[in-house]
Amino acid sequence: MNKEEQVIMGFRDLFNKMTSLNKIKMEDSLQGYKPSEVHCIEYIGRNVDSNVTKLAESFYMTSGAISKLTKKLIKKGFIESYQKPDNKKEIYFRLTEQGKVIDKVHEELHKEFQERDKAVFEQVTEQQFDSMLSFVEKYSSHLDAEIKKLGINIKAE
Amino acid sequence: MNKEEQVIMGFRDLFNKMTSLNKIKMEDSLQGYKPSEVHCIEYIGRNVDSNVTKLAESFYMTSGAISKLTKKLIKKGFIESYQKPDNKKEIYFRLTEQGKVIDKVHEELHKEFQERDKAVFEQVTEQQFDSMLSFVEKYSSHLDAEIKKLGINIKAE
DNA sequence: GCAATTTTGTTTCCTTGTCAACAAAATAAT
DNA sequence: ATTATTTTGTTGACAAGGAAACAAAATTGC
Repeated sequence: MNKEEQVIMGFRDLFNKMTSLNKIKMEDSLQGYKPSEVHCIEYIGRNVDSNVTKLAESFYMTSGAISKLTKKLIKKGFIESYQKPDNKKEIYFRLTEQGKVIDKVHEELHKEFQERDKAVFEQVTEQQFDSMLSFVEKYSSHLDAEIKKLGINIKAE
Repeated sequence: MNKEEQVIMGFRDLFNKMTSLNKIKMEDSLQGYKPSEVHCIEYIGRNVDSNVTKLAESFYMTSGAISKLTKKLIKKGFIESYQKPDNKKEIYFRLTEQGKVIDKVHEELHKEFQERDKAVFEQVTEQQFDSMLSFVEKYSSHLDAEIKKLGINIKAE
């Protein structure tokens, strides 16, 4: 296995591991709240005028899935929808007071995770951070270009 | 947002992006074969004596899910199960000839992805590779330790 | 201004995965 | 040896997400 593969598979495995561990911790602290729900609440809390489309793009999920998820969150009273006077199509979301509480708890948990992993990051130098970040950025924009190409390809076929 | 978060979220977004792009390409080349199926075939092709338990651990999935997945792959004729003379409980999997074909096509596709992303990796120095790999390794074993702790915690409660 | 196209969101059907209960074999404890 | 525990795998009920068909509003093109 070459280094390219090692890096990719290494990070993939790392994230799978982290996700499954954090999920357990999360379900412990935020009992009854699913990771996807909390993730959605977090996004809406941080981005004004969130809507189904933006959430779907950000989460790499279909709008159908987000539509159902937000509907459930409204029913549970964590978010509420609103519209703008000049647009009768787009539907935006904001957190309710109850939603803000969840967001707060989640934020605390997030800090706890950072604290837990602090030791690992302390060993990383400034240069290493910057080189990883530049790698991610380059790779990400490379993929963006590929996705764009594909979009054109699809239409061409 | 601090650098820790930037790295984590950057990589997470990168992988989501890569996964969704590769999924589209994969469904194009390996029409009718789902990523999870191909992933499973790949693992069985690379690991002798694969069984439900090992697959579940490697994929961070439940054994129930793997049990159903492998059952489906057997039905489709891509893998077959076998047992060892001295153990009537464990069930192992190997690829059928048809499965090996899929594995081959997948491997080609994998190379195509590597070719596609070569430009990004060419800009990465040997030192950067090593520092990323050592980061992954440290983080991963740190999480392993945390998971182990949790196992003890669960039993203690 | 009006028809055609695009955007935005919802709903239905289907697949995939989790959870929990279970069975059977292997291993450990006594 | 035989009983208890653990390991391994399966199944059924259920929940989450994707795909496609759809509706309604917004935008574009003429």
